[in-house]
Amino acid sequence: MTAVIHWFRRDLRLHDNSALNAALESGLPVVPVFIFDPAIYRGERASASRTAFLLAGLRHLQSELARRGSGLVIRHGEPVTVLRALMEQSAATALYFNADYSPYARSRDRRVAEALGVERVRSEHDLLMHPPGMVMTGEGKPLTVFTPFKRRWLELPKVLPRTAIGRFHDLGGVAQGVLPEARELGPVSLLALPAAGEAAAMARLERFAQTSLGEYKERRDLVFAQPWLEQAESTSALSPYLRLGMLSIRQAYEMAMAIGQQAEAGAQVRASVETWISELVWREFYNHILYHFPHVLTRSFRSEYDALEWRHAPEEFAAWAAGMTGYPIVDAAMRQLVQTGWMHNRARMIVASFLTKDLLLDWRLGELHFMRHLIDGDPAANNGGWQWTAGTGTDAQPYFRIFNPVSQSRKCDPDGRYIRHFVPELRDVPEQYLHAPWEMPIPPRGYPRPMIDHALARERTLAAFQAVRS
DNA sequence: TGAAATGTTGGGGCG
DNA sequence: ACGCCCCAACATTTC
Repeated sequence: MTAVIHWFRRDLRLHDNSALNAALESGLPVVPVFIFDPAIYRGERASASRTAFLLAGLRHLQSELARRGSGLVIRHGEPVTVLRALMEQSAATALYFNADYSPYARSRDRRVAEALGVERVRSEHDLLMHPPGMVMTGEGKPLTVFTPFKRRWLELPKVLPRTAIGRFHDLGGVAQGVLPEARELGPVSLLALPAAGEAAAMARLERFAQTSLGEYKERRDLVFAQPWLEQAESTSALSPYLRLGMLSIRQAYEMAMAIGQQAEAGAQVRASVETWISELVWREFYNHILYHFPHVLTRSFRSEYDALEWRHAPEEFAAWAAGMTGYPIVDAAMRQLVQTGWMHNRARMIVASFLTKDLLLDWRLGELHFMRHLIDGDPAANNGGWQWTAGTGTDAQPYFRIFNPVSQSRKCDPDGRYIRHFVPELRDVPEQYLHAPWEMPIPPRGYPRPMIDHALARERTLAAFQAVRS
């Protein structure tokens, strides 16, 4: 009796899974496998929070597989070694997986294919609507500016979600292995994780589509409006699910289009759907950028910005990371990151601007800190976002575009709900002072004074960038 | 997917 | 009634 293996990586779902579909359609029983690769979950960019969310997702996958009469094979170790042994034990004739485009994943998958024989390995596109190489200029070059990329992306024919019928292996002769406990993989300090798994992901998508997508364009910058605070959300909060493939990009796209095309959808709803789809395109854009320009992981996209003289100030970085800068909106967001493993996208821009433009500290420090805490931490999107804010990236914001933490706070957290929740020292500060408590006649005790004057910091950063440009 | 500085306009207070 | 000034509101330019 022969079989095929489906190797789950960041595609933890049974519905609309390209490689799993192909494996099921081979007609042979499918052996589902997940491998804990120490290079990932013990690496310096690992996050115990993200691993905890992964574990919860694997538990859900196990129960979904159990309903289909199968288990999930769990292994620990270097994938080449593990897979070689598993192919033999399960008498598998082929290995299926979905392509992953980060430099580490590509080199790992190349080694796997060489070790097992390329003819036995089937890699499918799944993570993105349009894989790298599919969105190019007329001359066949990568598009490095977002708007032309988006225009081309929108023109391409879209793929719809599809779930195959087939059967899983009963795993009779294969040892399944057990999931590790979260604490074995590192200290987890999160207050709570979002519900994991594809059912939870689909429930979140449906809720967002029904209640918030139609007002997305107008409300997306409201940082207090998020499920973590039990508020009607302004953004979808789907990033953790997309990160681990508990939801596919095709499912998200199809749902949004369905809302935009409803007969009763007005101009506001259609504009909101378009704006939200743009966010999905940003995710694709940065995955393509990382694929075509892998040097962005360690250096500026534009080499001229490698000459920037970032300051060295470990104690200032520590204050930022701990949420003790003295700017309430920055501190609320940084504390949310550590406590929940997630941060509103607008808040990410505010704190990233503060680190790179106010403190003039290297974006790589912030990028690593984010990777160590975000449950949605994705190398491509995280890197793209940081380089965008730092002004060193492909389609970066101009160097002179510097966020004012006070005006951003007034705009994105108008009544201070977000600040009061995450910075309890300021809970009793009146609304008029909440965004700039140092202006109070008697500033609140137990909360730091601003670690830097924004106006001075702005001038310093403009000068530093001018120096590099000339 | 900014913010600050600078320029322009027009209403209203006032002599 | 008129001119002058102030300044809010908006527009444009600059970083």
